[in-house]
Amino acid sequence: MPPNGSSAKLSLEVVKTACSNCNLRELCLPLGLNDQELEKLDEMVASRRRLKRGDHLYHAGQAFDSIYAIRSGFFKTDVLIEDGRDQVTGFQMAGELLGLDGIGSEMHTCNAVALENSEVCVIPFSHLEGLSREIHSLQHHFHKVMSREIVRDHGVMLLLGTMRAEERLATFLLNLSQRFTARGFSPAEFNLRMTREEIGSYLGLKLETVSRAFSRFQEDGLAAVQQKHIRILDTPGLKMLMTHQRG
Amino acid sequence: MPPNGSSAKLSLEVVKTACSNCNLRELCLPLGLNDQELEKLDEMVASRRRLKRGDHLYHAGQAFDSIYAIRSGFFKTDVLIEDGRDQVTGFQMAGELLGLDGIGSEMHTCNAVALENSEVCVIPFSHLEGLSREIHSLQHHFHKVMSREIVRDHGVMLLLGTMRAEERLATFLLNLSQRFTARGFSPAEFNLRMTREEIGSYLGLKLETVSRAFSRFQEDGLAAVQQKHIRILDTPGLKMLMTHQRG
DNA sequence: CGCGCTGTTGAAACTTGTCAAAGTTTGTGG
DNA sequence: CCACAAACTTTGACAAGTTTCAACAGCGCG
Repeated sequence: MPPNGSSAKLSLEVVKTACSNCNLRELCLPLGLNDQELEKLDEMVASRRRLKRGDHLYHAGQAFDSIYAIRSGFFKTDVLIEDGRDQVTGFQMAGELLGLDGIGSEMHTCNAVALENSEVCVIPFSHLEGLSREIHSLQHHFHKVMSREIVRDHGVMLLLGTMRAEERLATFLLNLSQRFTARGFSPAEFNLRMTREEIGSYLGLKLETVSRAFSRFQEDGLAAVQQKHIRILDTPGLKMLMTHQRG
Repeated sequence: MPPNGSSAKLSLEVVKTACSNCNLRELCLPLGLNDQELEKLDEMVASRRRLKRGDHLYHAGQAFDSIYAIRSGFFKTDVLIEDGRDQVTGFQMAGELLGLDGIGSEMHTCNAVALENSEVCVIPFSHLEGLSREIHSLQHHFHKVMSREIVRDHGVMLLLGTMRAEERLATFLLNLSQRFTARGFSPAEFNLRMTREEIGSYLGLKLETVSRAFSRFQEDGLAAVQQKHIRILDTPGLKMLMTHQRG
């Protein structure tokens, strides 16, 4: 069903995967565009790229020229520095954009890795800027997306700066749940695509601490945890934990 | 369209404070614009606003319609949540932009507070988007500024997620030093505008821990610390501390 | 079907937080 | 201009939370 490099029924494939037909358009760049504008956007999306689990979409240091919209799959981004430190800066799912970090220095500043087989739309950044000058709503929406990324990062800082291990993990699970819900999946039951170590890196914790926090949730009846399979049993309980008054 | 509300020597004031004459233009939005473009930018800057120490430039929750360029002074931004948690998300100085957080939700998502008497240029965001569609280099530069903010936030996540107290503080001091240098001030000697508690909030530490880390730097000959006055004595030493191999 | 990666659990060590007290600076009003 | 109060900073002792180290269990891939 999905597109690939094959030859024949090409136009059909194009239609199938164009923004105008993409079921993610309400989550992605096309949001708020009319039909005519959508057509222009379709032209802008230069190509698509498939990645297998473990593949890098881009590496830190690599020249920047495109941003990517996730069609399907799941990614992590991380920064790695010489001394061995490694911080996962985010997990991204369908409809979200990757590569915004590269605009500032014309070079990617983090690594983007597929955590499962995935497909992305390649959006040459100069095209996006060009089209932004024509389509006001695209321009504005793109600015909103960047701004929200900044706000999201502030939320992570709040988490890393002020929360304890279990509060962090509760926040993380609720955030995932909310994003799965927005994509039509179950709010309560899902499979984690990342390891305990990756969760820990994102949350500023060691993998053992993450594991212990999961066990604690299980004991307390907040969630059923079986390796990567999570079932949230008590959303209000997790919310209370997340916003726990300190002191 | 003219800047401040006063009447008489108005044009003189305009010249005095216009972007085209501002000595921060290489640090601020005007970067890379030619004279003609600069003139248009001058028109865009609707007004200026002076703030006394402790004044809020904006509050979380307040409607967003402008971003702000700092002409002089020093600010902090922070997010505050119901349960009492409070995270300083950044310290901003002359030439830097404030308010980018508000674009996404058309509402400010953090508080911006002047840490000393300050002055900002008010840039109505719709004007900026309009002018961005005319002036490519302004558009591109603005995108770079937003992207760099994202990259900066990733750096803070790395700090909060992986570094110990002294490493965090060393990173903080070196960052300040570098930014003061870019503004023509001494790289080695400066006054902190923020309290230990604010530094701690930014670095995810308690004020006592910050104070102890400063004392440690003093003992180790890395810096001379007298309350808010800092003199960096051993930059390489701080850098080594910052990038300390763990284990 | 076993080897390796991932996850769980325990005990000890370490870092940072908490609480408390005292010292210092700053700002204000007399 | 001094005195006093408030805000900020420093330091110590102890407690709490997280990491470290280690051992073992489970799942999945080749």
